Amino acid sequence: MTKEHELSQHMINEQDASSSSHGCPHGGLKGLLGKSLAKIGLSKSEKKKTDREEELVDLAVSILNEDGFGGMSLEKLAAQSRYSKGTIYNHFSSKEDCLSALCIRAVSSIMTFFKRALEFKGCSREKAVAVHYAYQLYARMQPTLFMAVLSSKAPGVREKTSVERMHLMDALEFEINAFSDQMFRDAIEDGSLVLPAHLSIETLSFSNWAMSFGTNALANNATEATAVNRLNPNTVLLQNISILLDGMNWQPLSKDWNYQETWQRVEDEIFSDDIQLIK
Amino acid sequence: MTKEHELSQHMINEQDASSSSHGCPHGGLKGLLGKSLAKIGLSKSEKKKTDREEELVDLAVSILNEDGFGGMSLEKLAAQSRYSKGTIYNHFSSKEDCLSALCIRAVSSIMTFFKRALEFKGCSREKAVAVHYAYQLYARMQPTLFMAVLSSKAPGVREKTSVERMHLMDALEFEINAFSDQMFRDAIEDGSLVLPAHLSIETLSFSNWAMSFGTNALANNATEATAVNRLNPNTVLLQNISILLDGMNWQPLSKDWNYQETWQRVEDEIFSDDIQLIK
DNA sequence: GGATCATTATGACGATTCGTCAAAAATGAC
DNA sequence: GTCATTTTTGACGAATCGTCATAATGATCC
Repeated sequence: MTKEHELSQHMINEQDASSSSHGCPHGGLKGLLGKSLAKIGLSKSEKKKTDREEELVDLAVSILNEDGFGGMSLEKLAAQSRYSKGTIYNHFSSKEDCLSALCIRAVSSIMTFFKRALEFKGCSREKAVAVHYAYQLYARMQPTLFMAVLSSKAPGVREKTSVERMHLMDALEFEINAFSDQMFRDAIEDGSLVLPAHLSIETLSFSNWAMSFGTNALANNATEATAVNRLNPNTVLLQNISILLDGMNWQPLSKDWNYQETWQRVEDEIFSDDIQLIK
Repeated sequence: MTKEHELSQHMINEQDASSSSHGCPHGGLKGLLGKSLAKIGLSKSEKKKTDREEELVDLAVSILNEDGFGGMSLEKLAAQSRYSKGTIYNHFSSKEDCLSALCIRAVSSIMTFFKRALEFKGCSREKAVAVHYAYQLYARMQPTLFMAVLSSKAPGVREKTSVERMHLMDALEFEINAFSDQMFRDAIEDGSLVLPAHLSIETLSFSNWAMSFGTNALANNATEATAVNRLNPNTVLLQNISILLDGMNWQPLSKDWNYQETWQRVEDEIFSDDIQLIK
């Protein structure tokens, strides 16, 4: 519990480079708007609306982290923001729509993490390990948002989400899929992975995703009685992934390479800043 | 203690008879109770309460399936049952407590499925495949309940769950873990699996669970845009599991054995009745 | 049977949230 | 400054939450 609180505190700060530009700009912007944006044209009010939407999502994230899933309400969001309920409902057609917005925020952040992970210098399987590290890191930094991605796909939520937001979500998901597929395509290209008989790239890509998701989801929800906490939470994902990638015969196999060291290097070389935040 | 045992037993048994025993029994029961239970002693009111709790969980399940997750309310449960709100709150201390009760029902059913699967005649890895089949079958038959198990572990839910129910849930989870571990212990015993270096039974057992959970969770929430529906939903779990178990070097490897056939045999020989129900 | 006490069931209640909408305020065009 | 359009507001009705005083039921003893 306390652990989670600590986490959520940091997360809000961490959330995005984009959100860091929040508190201040509104005063200054008003002055600028008349001059600079008038030239650009109609986008003045559009820009204003987008800014506010970000502000609201930021706030919603903090409410979600503090009051948990059921505690989030647009009523509360309105009360804590500078706007009234009507305005809130101008942005989010429903509570579920707002949840979807949070989900989009989450997936975007994950995508950013993934791209950073890909910059790790190493062989293709090491890069894959780096991406898993990124996924796990995000799951630890934003446990609630991480799970929100899943719940936002429940039928009840999807039905009440605005069509535009759904398109946006679908596009993001498509992007993540493409990213994952590409990892495997690269590995096949450089010869370290040979497509097993009867299996497609899509299958490998999905199994890879499923393992990572399942491990993180269960590890996040670990309780005293759970199987998870018999294990070392810091290494469990790497172990699971190693078994899986070995099963694909992705070279070098875990018996021939110290991926534990790779894991550590990813942490040190790519995500050291974020790790500091958690502690 | 005894109360808990009674409860879990009832749930497991009840699940099979399920909703078929619904409309009629209560008129008859009242007549019997006075005679048969008076002899047993004090348990009369206890029995009555347990029966009603089952009735209520049944009803809650049907509401959950119909109105989805957010649509479930104790208010609605009261309205649709023969009891008033106060009585409902006598059984469930909160909405979350009721959700936990549903979760317990779900896990009990899953455990029953697992035990049935274990009766499949085959080598140890085939039995593991059978258990995964059972898990996937349950996820397909009860998608909402399947996901409810996860959501019931969210901190916000756990906090509002009565302690007795939490104990019951923890015990069930422990049982499932033990079951899973035993599968791997058996495989090691019969020589088809050799514990890989640096890995424990717990690790293997958990990775196995994580893969199955992740695959089912993602497959259940599959949407048009998801990676999942590029794949065949009927075989995707088997494929994922095959890669993983190959990675453990669990004999016979998938290249040396037609597990697709095993999968089909499990369906035909163990779960043909349930498959009929789905169609 | 009837009186007394304990347990359980009931639904009214205040608080909170949902989503809507007519009226007020702000903005922009001329 | 005036008028038209857009945005913001908060009051509103409906639904749900969880509580609690009161009513109903049942057990026990005479």
